[in-house]
Amino acid sequence: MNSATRDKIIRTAMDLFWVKGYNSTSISDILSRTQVHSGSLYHFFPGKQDVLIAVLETYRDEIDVGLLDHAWEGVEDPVQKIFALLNGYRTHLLTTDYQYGCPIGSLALELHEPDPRVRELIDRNFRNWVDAVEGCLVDAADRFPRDLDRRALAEFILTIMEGAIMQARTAQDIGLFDRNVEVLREHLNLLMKQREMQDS
Amino acid sequence: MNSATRDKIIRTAMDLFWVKGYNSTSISDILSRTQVHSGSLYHFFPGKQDVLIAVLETYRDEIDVGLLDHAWEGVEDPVQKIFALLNGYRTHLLTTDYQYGCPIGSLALELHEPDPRVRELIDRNFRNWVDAVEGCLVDAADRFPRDLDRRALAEFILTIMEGAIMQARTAQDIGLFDRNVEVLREHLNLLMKQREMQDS
DNA sequence: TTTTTGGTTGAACAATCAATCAAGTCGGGT
DNA sequence: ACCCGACTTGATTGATTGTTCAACCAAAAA
Repeated sequence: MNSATRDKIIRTAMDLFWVKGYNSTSISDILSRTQVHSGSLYHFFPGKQDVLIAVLETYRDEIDVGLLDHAWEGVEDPVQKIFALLNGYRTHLLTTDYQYGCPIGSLALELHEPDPRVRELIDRNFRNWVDAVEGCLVDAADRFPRDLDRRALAEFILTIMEGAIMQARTAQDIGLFDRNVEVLREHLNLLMKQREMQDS
Repeated sequence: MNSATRDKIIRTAMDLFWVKGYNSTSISDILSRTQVHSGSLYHFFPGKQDVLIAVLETYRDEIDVGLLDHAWEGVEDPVQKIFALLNGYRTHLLTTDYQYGCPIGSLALELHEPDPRVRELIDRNFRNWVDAVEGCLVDAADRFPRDLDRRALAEFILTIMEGAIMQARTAQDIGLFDRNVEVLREHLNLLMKQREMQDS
């Protein structure tokens, strides 16, 4: 089932879907970038949508090595891990002149009537991301209010990331990203103060 | 410059771009829905992108009558106005089976390399929305900390709206929207408590 | 050696896309 | 009556889209 060609197609599609979006990426875009011919592509994938599915499956399977490990390198504190993760997206925005946002979020809003398999894969990718952040919150449970809804807060942090990217990219102004993160930081500070009051 | 035909095209395009997105909406989609012929459309608009520009200009010019007036009907309290606005999007999600999210946000993430005029119009729409929320925060200034960055908080609330819609639509679960709003509500409550401490 | 399997090549296809344009309609102004 | 400009009609264009397919290749299996 695996092959170098198949993998090359997926890697290229990951990048093209990220920068140009799904609809604006044509099969011939993928073919010319990979130096693969159409017959080969259709030997591995029944159609364009199946390339998208393979891309989303790759994101799903590689969230650790492709995202978290890199963002959390040298960061131990679970709360700082959250901001390190956000900072990874910030760096992407800056180093690519606001071209690379969140690949999953872009697809989520671009595909309006997605195939159920596609919708579920996007959802799965979101949930994996939320799981990771929720893990950080669990690790820092002793610093937050005892009755905190950690799941809801983790979903909230995904929201901040997506919304901050959307606004910073549209305005082409990293200040929008930074201010969003700053408000989140203030919220977490308030929660931690609450816990201190509980403890005393 | 105005005409019934031109207006019919814009209204139809607003709806189609909202539901299907820009790239997935073809000129012939617009033509068949409006019963207008291609020559007429191209008499008013140099190209497809100019239809998009007219749509974004309409959103920009009609934010009051098209959005705020309706959402704030019978709501006086400025803080409640914020949640009434969010609740409008929630209702849209529910009554359209998660088909209608935020028309501007969808376009913002779908168009990856937009024409500068398009990018600026999307930005202008976001800023108008933020202005409206910032106005609420100004009206409720006596309930929030004196040194609150109201602009940043208004941008933050736009982020919540966009991210909550994105997640709820993807999961097809209104709980994601509600939990996001609930965390925001908790944050505003904490801020208001801060102010009470300042006053006492 | 022959067959099979997994993969490649690249021309070709039908459909759809945004856009064009010459011809026509119609009402108001002169 | 005449013209003019605004608008409409709808066939047509050329480019691009996703997809198909028969021929081809190489290496392993029989």
